[in-house]
Amino acid sequence: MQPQATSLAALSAYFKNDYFPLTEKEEQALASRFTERSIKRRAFLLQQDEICQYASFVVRGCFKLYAVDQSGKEHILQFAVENEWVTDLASFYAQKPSGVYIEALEPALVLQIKHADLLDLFTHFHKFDRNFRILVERGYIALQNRILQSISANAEERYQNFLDQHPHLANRLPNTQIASYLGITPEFLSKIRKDRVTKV
Amino acid sequence: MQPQATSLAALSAYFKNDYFPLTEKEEQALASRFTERSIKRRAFLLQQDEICQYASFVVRGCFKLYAVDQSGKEHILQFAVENEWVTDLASFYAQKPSGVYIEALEPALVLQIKHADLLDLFTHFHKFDRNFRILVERGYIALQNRILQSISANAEERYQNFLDQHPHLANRLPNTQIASYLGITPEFLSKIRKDRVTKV
DNA sequence: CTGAAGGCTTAACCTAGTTTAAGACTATTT
DNA sequence: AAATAGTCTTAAACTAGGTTAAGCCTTCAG
Repeated sequence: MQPQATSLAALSAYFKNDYFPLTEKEEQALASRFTERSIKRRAFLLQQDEICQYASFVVRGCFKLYAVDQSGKEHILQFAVENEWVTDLASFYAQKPSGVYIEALEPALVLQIKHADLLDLFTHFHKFDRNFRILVERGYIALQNRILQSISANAEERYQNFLDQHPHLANRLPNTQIASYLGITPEFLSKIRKDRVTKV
Repeated sequence: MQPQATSLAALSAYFKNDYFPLTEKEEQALASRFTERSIKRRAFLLQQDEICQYASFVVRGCFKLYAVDQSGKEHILQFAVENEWVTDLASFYAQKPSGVYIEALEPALVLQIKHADLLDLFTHFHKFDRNFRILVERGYIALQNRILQSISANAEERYQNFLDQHPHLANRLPNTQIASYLGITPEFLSKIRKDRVTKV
């Protein structure tokens, strides 16, 4: 669907606030290449074994990106809310089948761009190469911190850290989803929460 | 030190094989901005609380990038061998104190570029913006796989996976270092290795 | 040649986190 | 309004992996 002006404004503002701001020409280039899509709760942006066709910018709502292991358990790698991107980079850039799911946790609205159109944008507008380099750099740094956490902190410390770094998400998401993100069972998260209360 | 021709040739070949190959002009731009440095075994490229001044390309040797937790334990986030980069991106890009160490596991030779010189390279030669975007994308994908592993696989599976993905490293590194990378104790790795032998 | 320092293994004991199961509570659907 | 499906908690039994400690091998500096 043709994107609404308000959605595009959100994307422009995003670049303006956090990256090299776009010229009018560059904004027009966005407008002609992004499409808008509204997603129902529990609908999928991507399912395992599909090729990730779109990079998606979240205008409204909330998504989880997760993998399912042999025993059928979900493992959440990333949440994405307003003004964040949610894409399986491995599948998107190589255009090969994905190993993950991207699912809406709330009714959502996204702006999407196809892989070929993004490459086209990179080719014609130097600034996008640069802005996306920085964007991925920041993602890389965030991931590295997450690995460090998962290796060196116990469950309670990881939970505390999650609360510190994503206070808004802690209220917005059910504990089952947070537990999956932290790599523990909901039952054990429940115990941690209980122990914290009686401790403090 | 002024880089040797052979080191620069390794860096050029690296871009040629895996990225958009460089023109002669771009290669010259590298030559004037990279410096060569040889590192003794157990010497540090970076220590905690220092600012990561250089992005380092490994010409020869092997490094570990690790963090130390409150109880003094090392947690290895990354190994880097020939034709790989080793840099604390968080510290390097933000030019703020690092939370990690980078230490040589073998006598090593690296090519280094300062943050300002790299930005300069990005500004004057579009191709570096692009090549480094792709480089970080690939690093991002590798990290995401690692997180997935650490969340959803048990120690034995992680070890098997390490052997599959880094067969050369498995012979090159002591098991203590591999254990630290896998997030387990050397004793437990020893047990896994024993169980695998008797199992097969 | 010798001693010190790593590195690898084994084994007994310990603990963080899982599993299973059950009950209460809250949303969503019909 | 009832039915259904998800959510949160508690608790007992269990398991993956950690800790401590000891013994043996190799390497390398003096």
